[in-house]
Amino acid sequence: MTAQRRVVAEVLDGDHVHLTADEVHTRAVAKLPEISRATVYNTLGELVSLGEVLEVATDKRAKRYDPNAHRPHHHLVCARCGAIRDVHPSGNPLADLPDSERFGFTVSDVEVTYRGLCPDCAAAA
Amino acid sequence: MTAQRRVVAEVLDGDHVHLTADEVHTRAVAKLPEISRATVYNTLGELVSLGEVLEVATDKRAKRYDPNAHRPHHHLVCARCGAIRDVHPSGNPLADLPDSERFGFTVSDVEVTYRGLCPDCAAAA
DNA sequence: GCTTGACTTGGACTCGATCTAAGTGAGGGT
DNA sequence: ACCCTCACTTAGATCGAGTCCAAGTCAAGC
Repeated sequence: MTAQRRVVAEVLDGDHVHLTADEVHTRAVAKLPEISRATVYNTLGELVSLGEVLEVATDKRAKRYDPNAHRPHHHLVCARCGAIRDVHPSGNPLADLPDSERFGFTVSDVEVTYRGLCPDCAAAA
Repeated sequence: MTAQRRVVAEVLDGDHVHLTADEVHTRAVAKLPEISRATVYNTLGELVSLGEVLEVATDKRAKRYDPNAHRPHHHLVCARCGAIRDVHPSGNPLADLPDSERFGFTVSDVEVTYRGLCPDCAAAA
């Protein structure tokens, strides 16, 4: 546990936090000016393989990192401004995939992304 | 409708077709050697805005283009080899998101990606 | 036969992400 | 104490996907 890793972990703390690697780097630099982008990427990669942080790809631009890895959840994304909220749908979408639609796959996981407009963007439209 | 656009449309034809822009370009070149990458991107972009083709981002690498735009469907992806199948879950995942989990958003769309192992990769594992 | 305008081309460029080679520093062994 | 080692970090190069732009092409209309 080095100072750099602690800083990255600190930046990724809280609910509904979904920062890009670059945003993580910017905030980490504020706390530890000499930290490099490569280290941020390395550390994020380790946190992901440790299962402490999830990668989410809600837009096709930069990946985002979600510290809320311990409670399964899905994402609600504003199509206009990109705001992201964690959501917990009722029911289990995995159960909605009938055997006839599994093509022999061993299905182990499901990702759901809801898209729409956040209240602010809906008001502006 | 130019020769270039016809070629791109021809390449994107069939079920369970999910090519990257680069694969589309490679196949288009086989039919029309002088077609440029920019034109492939332009044409794919137009097909997407016309609603004839869907962009899917099942991995965080290149976008893929799915000509099966007219019947709503979701995707089943092999975590090991990247194979993609179109699937049609029972039920409507949109209905599974209670109002209390919508945070005032106007939710209009939902994307579901199932992940697992395809029969071949499961056998190899 | 010219002009116009839409389409195409190729190359430069952007951006996110990864890789590499060199630098740093804390422990461990002697 | 001293040095060795090895993991970690750094800066910058590189990569890959995608976009941009200036110049080129070509067909339709005047």
